[in-house]
Amino acid sequence: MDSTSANNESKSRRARRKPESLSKIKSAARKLFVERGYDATRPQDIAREAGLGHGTFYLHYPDKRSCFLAFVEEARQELEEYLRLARRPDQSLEDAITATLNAIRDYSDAHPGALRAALTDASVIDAGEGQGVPMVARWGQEWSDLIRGAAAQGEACGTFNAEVIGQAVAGALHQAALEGARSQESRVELADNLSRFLLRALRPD
Amino acid sequence: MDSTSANNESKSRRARRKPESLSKIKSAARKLFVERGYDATRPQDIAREAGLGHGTFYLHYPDKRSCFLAFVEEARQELEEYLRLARRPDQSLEDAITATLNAIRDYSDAHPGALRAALTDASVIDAGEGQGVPMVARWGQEWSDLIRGAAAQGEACGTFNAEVIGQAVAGALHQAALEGARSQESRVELADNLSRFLLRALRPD
Amino acid sequence: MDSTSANNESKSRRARRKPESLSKIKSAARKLFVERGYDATRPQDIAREAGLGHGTFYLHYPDKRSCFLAFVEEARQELEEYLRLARRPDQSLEDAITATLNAIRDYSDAHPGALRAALTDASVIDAGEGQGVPMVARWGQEWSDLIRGAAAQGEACGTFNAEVIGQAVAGALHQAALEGARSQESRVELADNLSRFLLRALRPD
Amino acid sequence: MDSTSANNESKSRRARRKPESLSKIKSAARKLFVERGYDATRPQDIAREAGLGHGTFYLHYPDKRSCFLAFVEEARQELEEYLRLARRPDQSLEDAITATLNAIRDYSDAHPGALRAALTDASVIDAGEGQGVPMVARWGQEWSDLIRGAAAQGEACGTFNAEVIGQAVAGALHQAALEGARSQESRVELADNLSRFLLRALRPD
DNA sequence: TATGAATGAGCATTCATTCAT
DNA sequence: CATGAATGAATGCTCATTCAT
Repeated sequence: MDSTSANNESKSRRARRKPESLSKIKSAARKLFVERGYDATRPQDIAREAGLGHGTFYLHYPDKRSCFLAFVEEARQELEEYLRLARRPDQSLEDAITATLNAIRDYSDAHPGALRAALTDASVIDAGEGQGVPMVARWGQEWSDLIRGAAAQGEACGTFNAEVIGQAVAGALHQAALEGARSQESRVELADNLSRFLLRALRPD
Repeated sequence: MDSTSANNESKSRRARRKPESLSKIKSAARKLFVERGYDATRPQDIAREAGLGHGTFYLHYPDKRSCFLAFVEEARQELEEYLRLARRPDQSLEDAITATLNAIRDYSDAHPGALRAALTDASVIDAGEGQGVPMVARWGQEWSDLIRGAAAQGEACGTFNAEVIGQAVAGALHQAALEGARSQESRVELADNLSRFLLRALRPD
Repeated sequence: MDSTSANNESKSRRARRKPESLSKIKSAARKLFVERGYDATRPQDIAREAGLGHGTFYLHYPDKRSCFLAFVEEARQELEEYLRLARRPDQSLEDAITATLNAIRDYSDAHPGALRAALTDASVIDAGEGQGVPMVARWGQEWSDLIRGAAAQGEACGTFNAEVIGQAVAGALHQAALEGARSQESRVELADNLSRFLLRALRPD
Repeated sequence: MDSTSANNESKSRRARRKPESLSKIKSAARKLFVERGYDATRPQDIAREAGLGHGTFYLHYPDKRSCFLAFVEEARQELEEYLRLARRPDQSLEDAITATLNAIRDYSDAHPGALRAALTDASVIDAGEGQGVPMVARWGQEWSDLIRGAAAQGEACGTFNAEVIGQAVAGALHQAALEGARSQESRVELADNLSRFLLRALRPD
């Protein structure tokens, strides 16, 4: 009994240990990438911030780059979750726009700087060529789908090239949100203006 | 007489040497910053690309950073010139939009990658804080002014917050132009869609 | 039990690694600073001489300068120890002089060139201003104290300005010892002459 | 006539020109070596200080080192001249000592920092080995001669090893003068103490 | 699993010197 | 004689990564 429970305990503790140190590394990395940016953050700093030895970092990530990309992906998924929760399949275009704006703003409030860090450095990381689809462009694709769908339902003007306009919408939201945050624009003002702007542009004739 | 002119010539030839090497450095730097990005470009590479010794680099720029910022500024001014040439004071909003789209596209065609490089790395360069107003945000301010003006003339809807919408327009153009270039979208398709999109959004009720 | 001791041992062995490399770096640095001087010694050379990678150098010293200053300080303390051991509180002035001469000579024999290197480059290191009190001047101050004390005891002429004469004595010893070592003068000859010289100068009327 | 005089003039001007630029370089070098030290002074700085092009420096000196050594030699000769003027062949030892002290002090007042710069960096310049006899050691040799002479005349104690004591005297003077200048000791106090000190030490039994 | 000492490729920058003009 | 643009070897230092313990 004693031995069994001790065994279980040590086993489960050991099993939990790696994830524990991983999550410490993860949040330390996130904190520093957000605060200092990619270049100014050394694996060593991350490990120290996590209260672990330098070597431990490489137990969880093959290199610094992977760690950063994991952070970016995590941020992307978190935001996606915010968006997922805000959207309803039967939502009108207007509601979809408002919900999206709120979701982005909510996320930014909950994780200040995360979006900026992820978006800014992500493109630098694989400067040159390699590069997957940038985050904003992915949102653009989602908007393309949304717009295509809305057009099919008669909720949006059908004469647009959805690819082009999807990217435009994503760019408009991104830039307005970024500068809005910087200039301390009220979120209601922001959401109201942007949704009116987009609805006027997209509504059927 | 002869001697004087010879003197002048040799003097001016010598005097021209430094500017010549500067322009070689400049274009080599531009080429490499565009191709490889800031981090992957060493002063040494720039000098070698220019066919010069790497000490020469430091004859013209105090450090790598300055060289990059000079490139960014140059690109900014070039684009500004394209925009300046495209716009007319008495232009309708529609014409202004079309002209702007064309100017950006023309510039991108003439200097492929330059905009991307300047916009991407510029924010990384002074990672942390220093940072002046990013390029896209400046365009946003110009659009704010344009929209305010158009609203005053009754050419644009007057119920928008011009600051917010100016940034949104700049973001929409930037993102659509960027992705449009990447996906080889036809420039006519792009310009047509975007100008319709923006005009619908902005037109007076 | 076994495991505990093994644990301690391995722990302490690991812990000892850094100090071991430090002492390797230290003596390599000392060797090269003495042989080649400050300027001609690169951190890389020191590390190589120590049989270590050159990154290791910076594990122990923040920069080359610090490493050199540490060497100077070490030499100073070593010599001070030689002097401390040679002197007795109740020593006559004659004995103090002889003891000092012997201590300097012993140190120079044990660490050939160290004094010269430490004294020579030390002043160059903080060229311009920063500079603390040079080593010889510090000895001068000690001699000032010694002379003041001896004068108070009636063992030395009381009409001297102790500051001035203290510096003179230190300079005389330093220069005579330095040249004596270089010209292979017998240490007995040196000590005999200098102590007679100084005693004649200092003895009470 | 015109042509002759013009010829002469241009000839003599030309002939004078090199020495002119040489002396400009010389004093510029001296100024900077004294102010900043050897390492912190670039040939370029010297030329600029002299109001000449960089290349001109190398018209007069094969390299920076030579220029510095020329400065050191110049300072040495200047000081020697001060000493030569102060000394008389039939001078008593006491007078010789006083005269020497005054000469050193006069020189230091006339050329502040020059002695220090020449003495300090001179040893660093050929750190390692090459090195001729250092300046202080040369003075020591002169003192050896002086003392030997005085002993032969019965003016100084004859039982000293003149080599050893010559160096000691030179060291005493050098160090006392150096620190005396630093601590703003009055020159009279300095000269009085040192000459008494040395005379007591050297006087015949 | 965790550690942190050790590593060395790589970087930005300097500066004594040359040489075409 | 004078110039100063050009040079590139050399330097001090950083940091992502490895590996023995």
